[in-house]
Parts: sequence; structure tokens; C-alpha cells
Amino acid sequence: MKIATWNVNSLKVRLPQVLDWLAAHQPDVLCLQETKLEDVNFPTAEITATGYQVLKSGQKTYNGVAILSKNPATEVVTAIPCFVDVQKRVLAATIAGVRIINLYIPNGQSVDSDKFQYKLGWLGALTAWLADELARHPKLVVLGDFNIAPEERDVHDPKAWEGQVLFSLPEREAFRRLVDLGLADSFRLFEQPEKSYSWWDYRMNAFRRNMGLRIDHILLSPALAEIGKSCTIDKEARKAERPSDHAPVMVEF
DNA sequence: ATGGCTTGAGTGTCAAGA
Repeated sequence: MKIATWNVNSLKVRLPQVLDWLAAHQPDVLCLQETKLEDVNFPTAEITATGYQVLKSGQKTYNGVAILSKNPATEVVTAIPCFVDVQKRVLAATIAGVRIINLYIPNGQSVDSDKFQYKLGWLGALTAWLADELARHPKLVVLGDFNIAPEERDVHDPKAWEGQVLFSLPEREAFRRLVDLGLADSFRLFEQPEKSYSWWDYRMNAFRRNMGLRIDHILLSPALAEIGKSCTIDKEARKAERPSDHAPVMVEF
């Protein structure tokens, strides 16, 4: 089974690239973040025409998540239970016996901002929910745009990024608490190229200079980590004309 | 140097992303 995640930074702009990517890579499931579309404007017909089914939870202008899958979904959830949030950042479903939790974790803006506190509160509620989900679903995948680079090797210039949003200690500790529930960072289960990142700033020729961060992740429960075959970042997608600033990440098990 | 690009909203130019 192949499961992928991609922050597309506007599905309206990126739809042709998403359709091309589905055709080329044939994932069983593709989780999207930052669709930036209300559900009534979601390009359902274009996607179902390619043989994929659609789940979406979106809003105007910001945020928005979706799951495209070859198989039908059940037990759909669109929010962290018992956590009040008007922002559409969560979409969970069970597909082909695997529980999939698609996340667009808040950015946090800067460590001294209100948005940073919102991010940490969000991560706390997420961790409590995932403990429960993991107990219910032995085959669990938690993936998406985490907006956290967990380790120094996930940052092109760790000294410059030390203490900054996306790489601050409170965020990295929150990521650690997620992993400590018993989830594996699938990317690190396999040998990877040096300086592998999943996001590069649009500015400063950051992609050409490989000034990136690895902030998009696929976490696997023990039962799935055990049968994992590969996890790859598709840098090719970042080379497209009008690319998303994030590259897709795909796991196979 | 708090900039540098891209998107959405909306027709000015700003908020937000990471």
C-alpha cells in the first residue's frame, strides 16, 4: 500500500500537478493540506474522473485538508474531539483497514506570538487524541504538514534556525511526545540522502541552494513500521513550473 | 537589512505562510 502527503498551497492552482502526480505515482491514498477551498468549490469531478474518491474539509482562503483514495473511506472525522477550532486542519478516515490521520498542524508564525501558543495547545490536544486512536487502531498512519523539523539533520542551517519557529525546543519536544506514543518517523526507518528536506522557501533561490527543512512527515504505528518498505520525498515535484513550496512524501508498506 | 516569493481577497495592497 502506498500512502502520500502533499501540502499543495492552493489546490486551485496546483490541480493539474496533483492529477499528473496521481497518474505518475499511483498512490492508494494521497493526503492534501492547504487546499484553500470551500467544500462547494472542491474539484471533485476532475479527481473522481481519474478513479480516485474524495474526502474534503475546507474553508475559504486558508487551511483545508483532503484525502484522495482508490478505496472507499469510513469513520470520517474532521476535527480533534473536544478541541474547539474553527480552522480546518484535520481529516481522519479508515481506508482498506488502515486508519489515516491527515494533519495540517499550525505554523506558529513566531515563538513570541499568540499563534505559537495556539500551535502548542493544538499539539497537546492532538497527542491526547492520538493516544486513543492508537489504542483503537493497530494499523495507524499519522501524516501531513507538521510544521516542525524534529532534528538538526532536518534543517539546512541548524545554528541559524535554533530557537526559531519550526525548530524551537517546545515544538521539537511536542513532536517527541507524539513519537513517544509509539509511532515511528517512517523517513528515518530507511537509508536516506544527506540533506533531505520537504519544504523550501519561495524566496532567496532556496530550492536551488537546498536551503530547506523537513517538516512534512509520515508516522507509522508499530504494526505498519514493521512491514514498511520505503519512504521517499519527491523533490522532482518542487522543480515544476509554479510549484508548491512543499514536496510530496510517500511511504510504502 | 525583519527583506527576499506566492496565494487569496479583490482592484488597494495586505495577511499569512514557513
